[in-house]
Amino acid sequence: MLTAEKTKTIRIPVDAAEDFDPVKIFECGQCFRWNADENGVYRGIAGGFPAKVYANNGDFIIETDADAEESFWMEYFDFQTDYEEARKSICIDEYMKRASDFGKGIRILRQDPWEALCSFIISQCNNIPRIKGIVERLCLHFGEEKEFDGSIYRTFPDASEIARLEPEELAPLRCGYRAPYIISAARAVESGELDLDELGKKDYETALNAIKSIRGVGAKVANCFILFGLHMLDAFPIDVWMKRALNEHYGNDFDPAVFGRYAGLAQQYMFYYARSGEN
DNA sequence: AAACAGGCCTAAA
DNA sequence: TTTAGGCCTGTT
Repeated sequence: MLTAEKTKTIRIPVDAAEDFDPVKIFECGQCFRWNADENGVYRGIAGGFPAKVYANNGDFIIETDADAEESFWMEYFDFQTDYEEARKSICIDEYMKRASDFGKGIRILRQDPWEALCSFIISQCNNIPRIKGIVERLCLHFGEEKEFDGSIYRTFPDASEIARLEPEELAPLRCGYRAPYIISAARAVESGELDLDELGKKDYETALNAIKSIRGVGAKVANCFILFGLHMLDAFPIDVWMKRALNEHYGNDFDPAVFGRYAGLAQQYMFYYARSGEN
């Protein structure tokens, strides 16, 4: 098997990537398909391209399928955004300085909109290990096989694939009452009733209202979709962890607008910080 | 054993 | 407009 001929290597020099920490990026709760092995090498798949991500002599290496353009991965890891500037803009107080210092290295991935929508529908009232399990079973049953580096990866199934199914056919996922939500979202996308790429070009309010029309998508899931799937960095999902943190530090009358256009990033730092138990 | 987990929906005030 | 209870499944 000539796997060597089918891979491409992208090097991210550490000095050009101060705000790039794979551990934080993949473990901060924004994505569900990257997993580290015992050596700290992350394996995952995005946009249908399998990849390995790991540190190497201070730099970072993205080893990926030969068909993947370097520009795809640069976009996926959001190298257009200046995270140093973004961090400065959200440090409105000592608490946010601590949180963003602790989370430095997080980047908001440019995930596929459908994958993000579907994943965060699954996330409701679930913990991360279970979310990951359900997503992996979804890909195992309905995704497409890709071979890379001597092992099989599976793509996240298209909405068109899921739209064909009945809720009972998702039984092997063991996702419970979320099954009909997944199907109805897939059908809305497949029918064209919901054009996720178009939504990304609209303003936040429009996107919010459109996505909340899907059964099973409330305020929290909608904001996760807008932040992680549409990459609108001002979207501010509030879950139970965020509720606690906000209450503790900003009281009841909190408005995410105080963080400006990078509010969503502020949210991610706060979330990551709160969950770490460091504060 | 019963409660709870990275919500949402519906019914009812 | 806010609140309570139910919902699949899994873990503590």
